[in-house]
Amino acid sequence: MLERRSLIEELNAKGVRLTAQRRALIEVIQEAKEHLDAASLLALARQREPGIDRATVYRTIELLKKLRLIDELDLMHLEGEKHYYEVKTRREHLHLACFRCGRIEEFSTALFEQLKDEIARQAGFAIRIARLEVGGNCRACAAAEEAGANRKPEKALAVAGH
Amino acid sequence: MLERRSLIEELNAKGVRLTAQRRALIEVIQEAKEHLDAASLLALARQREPGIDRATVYRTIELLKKLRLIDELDLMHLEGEKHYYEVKTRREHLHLACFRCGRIEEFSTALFEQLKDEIARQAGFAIRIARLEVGGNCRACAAAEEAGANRKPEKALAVAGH
DNA sequence: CTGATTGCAAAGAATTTGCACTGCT
DNA sequence: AGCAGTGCAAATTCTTTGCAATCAG
Repeated sequence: MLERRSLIEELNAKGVRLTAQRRALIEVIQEAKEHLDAASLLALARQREPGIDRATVYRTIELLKKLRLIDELDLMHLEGEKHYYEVKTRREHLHLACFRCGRIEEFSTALFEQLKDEIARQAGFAIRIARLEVGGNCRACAAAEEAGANRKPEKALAVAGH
Repeated sequence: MLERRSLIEELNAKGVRLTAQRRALIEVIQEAKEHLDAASLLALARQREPGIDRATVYRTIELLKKLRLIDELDLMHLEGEKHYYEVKTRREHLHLACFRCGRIEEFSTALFEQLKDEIARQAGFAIRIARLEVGGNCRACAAAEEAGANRKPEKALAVAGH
């Protein structure tokens, strides 16, 4: 399921009207090095297309989701309840969110595909989106926690937050 | 993860203060037949404890999440952006949300455990929460869609093309 | 041309917070 | 008795919507 074509070409092919605003947003999302939320998307798009409004950002996100060109992520809601977006081109992967340092790690494995196959086969479910998000402590933070754990009094409620 | 004890006992054991409000909320969440969001939780809890406020609902949800007694779900945000909650007692399972009929199906498989093991091992990630949510068409709706061609309104989609 | 798309401003949904009071343990 | 827990109302955060103006095809 690889998409060689850029999102712009993809949209053209689907006969979607291309405005300057959409072009700006698409470029931003395509060139992004990290996962962007709607506000960041807006800020970056404004550098290219100053007048662009947040309503347009949300409407465009909706459009791209429906066309299945981008995926929406929660990333364990490490901060607030916003959503993050990524182009659907890279190899299918899942996200590991560290509650301690906040870093997002991507992870790929054939098991994920196998799991989806099993769901489709056993439940007869036609999967359109499968989102697996994991929260916990990354390798470094797990080690750090381990070290500090000996000194810390056990606090049932010390948590996840950030 | 075996929890034979009720949430109430669990909380007592952890030395958490038990108020009438918490008791009401816990009973509601424990007896729920379907996944409840904060608003439903509030409505149901009020039947037992009329004065209860929504702030208390959210604070209690937060508490139970931190104690790892409940899980928070998005259920593909089939309607709005609210969250749903379920007690962590049942066998670990994932959720299949049908975009067409809105039904939520639960699914269990050893592959999910294997996948988590692989993540823990290969990435050295200490998993605290692993949430897998799937969206698509359930067996019945997939069949119906197949038969009825494309004349059905969908719950979350349907774009361009025509 | 003409309907799809936009900006704007305002509304909406879901959740959180500050503060004084209440009630568990 | 003391302090965690609560209700209330207001605030915040994120997202959506109505409508008139604009622009792509």
